[in-house]
Amino acid sequence: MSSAKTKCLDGDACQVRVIHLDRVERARRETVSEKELNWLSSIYKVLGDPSRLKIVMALRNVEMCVCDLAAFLGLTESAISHQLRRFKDLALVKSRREGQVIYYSLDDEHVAELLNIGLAHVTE
Amino acid sequence: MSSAKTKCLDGDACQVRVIHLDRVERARRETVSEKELNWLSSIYKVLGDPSRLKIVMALRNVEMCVCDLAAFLGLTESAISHQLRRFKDLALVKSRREGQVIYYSLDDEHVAELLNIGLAHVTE
DNA sequence: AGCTTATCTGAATATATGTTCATATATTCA
DNA sequence: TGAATATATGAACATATATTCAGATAAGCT
Repeated sequence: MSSAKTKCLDGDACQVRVIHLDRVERARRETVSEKELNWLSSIYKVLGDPSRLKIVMALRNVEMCVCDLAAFLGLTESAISHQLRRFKDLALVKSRREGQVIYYSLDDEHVAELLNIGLAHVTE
Repeated sequence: MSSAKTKCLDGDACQVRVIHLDRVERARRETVSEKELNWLSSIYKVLGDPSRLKIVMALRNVEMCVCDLAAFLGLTESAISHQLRRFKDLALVKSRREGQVIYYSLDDEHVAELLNIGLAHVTE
């Protein structure tokens, strides 16, 4: 309803088509910063892989070491280690050394929430 | 504590190292099916891209058409259309035709929840 | 019917990503 | 100290993916 005709947007060459300028401007006003957007998407992304999802799902209940996870997933210990590093880089998983063994566990309440909602989605 | 020594797991050649057999078996008992795991990870994955995340964030508030979103994101309308199809394939976004214009909006309560938790994470 | 607008589709491409292999580091035990 | 165990790291490769371009549909307007 806002604008019946196609309009232009403030741009370099003004070649962008817009139908609802008000909605675009509202979206621009209400959007989070580019930085937050990238961070947030990287959190979803790290959960968006079957292997990694299986890892955090397991860590939801017990802390586990690399070779346990490797046995559980049926993957190389190296592969697990690589993936665990991605989680640690995002501060979603923490580690605890006990002799030669390093135990991994969840380090973020939000992640657990995200997983719970996902599970609710899957199990209807 | 469960087992001090490295053990083998029931496998083809029994070459898998395991430290905590009980934890691995528990994880196997409590894991969701491979099918559900793939589906769930594909939902996280589709949110795990800055452009797509920006799209659904915008759709959280208003329904928008392709060219609005293209103007908002600064991307080609084709690119937006491609991404919207991914959302539709997962039934996370629905569309409504009104003449030539097709309006897109969220079609899944769980996704909105996932986004809210993500935002809570970002905004502390 | 033609013309314009809005969206979709498929091919192409450059880039990102998951896993493996070989090797390095760190800790324990003899 | 040296051997064995647990994990980490870097290179390499095969696959996946996001975007663009060119062309195809589909609806409204004259």
